[in-house]
Amino acid sequence: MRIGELAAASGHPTRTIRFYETRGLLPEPTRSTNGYRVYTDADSHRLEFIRNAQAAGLTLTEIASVIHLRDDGTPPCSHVNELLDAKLADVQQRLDQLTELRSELQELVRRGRTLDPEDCTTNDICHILRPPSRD
Amino acid sequence: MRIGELAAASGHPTRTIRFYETRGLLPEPTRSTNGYRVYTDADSHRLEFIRNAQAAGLTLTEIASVIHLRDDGTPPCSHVNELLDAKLADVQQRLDQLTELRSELQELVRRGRTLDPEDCTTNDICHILRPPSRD
DNA sequence: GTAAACCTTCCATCACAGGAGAAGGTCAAG
DNA sequence: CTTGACCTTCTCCTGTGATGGAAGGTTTAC
Repeated sequence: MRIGELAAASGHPTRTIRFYETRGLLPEPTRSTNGYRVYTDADSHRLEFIRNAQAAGLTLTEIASVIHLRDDGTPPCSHVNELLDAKLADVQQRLDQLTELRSELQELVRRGRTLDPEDCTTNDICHILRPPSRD
Repeated sequence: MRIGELAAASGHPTRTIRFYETRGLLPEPTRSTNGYRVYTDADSHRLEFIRNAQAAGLTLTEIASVIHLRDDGTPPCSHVNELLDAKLADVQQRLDQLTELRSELQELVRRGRTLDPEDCTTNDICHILRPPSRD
């Protein structure tokens, strides 16, 4: 299978496939006599795995660490569990931050509806934006 | 007021102040005879405004657009309201996405606790990670 | 008179996941 | 024999908000 076919089969652009190779996510493929990359179904599986892992919010670096364990003969499950735990904590923290930001924004939007632009002075730049209220 | 004093007064590093100037967030200051930047209280107010706007999640580019309106003599309030509305919608969308990602991660973490690493085969890379379940 | 603390400009770098374009080699069909 | 679809490597660019360093000029304190 050449890179174009793998691209069509996996839905990843050829550029991305080469990029993954440089990042250690795909092994260096064998080459045909003319230097073209030659792929197998294993590469197709890898690309699918990478997509699943990305959907779980893992970065390419983290995915590479999982793949490298597997390539070293170690089942990466416990490492994957750690990554997922950490990622979940991370997502929860971002959720908390975003929730707080949403409250802040809602307050500012309310504020913007009540204030009169006539009262907005030069020195303020705009009187709607104020320091965040810490509740 | 020189840049170091403005930095101390505002809490922004001098580098950041110069950076803001290049981004059009601060006007080009007057210069003393030796070429040093000379600032006034208005610049101090601007930096405070910028901090407030950043706390509301506005990007520097968006903040610049507000400041430029003000500099053109237009009260930027309605523009600020639009920005806040858009930002709120944006935050809400990210919240939704993150909430979905959290569910997905929770499911994967559960899955990881039930699966046996012994059953994790090479072809899968790791059998914990699967396509997202679309509920 | 010298050292510390300032100031100036310009250029490079970080994470993140690729995208864009150049310049050229290869292969099948018409 | 040429056109078009592939393929190769190379280097730079994107957005975000700064931050770091180099190389040099100035001012203040002692």
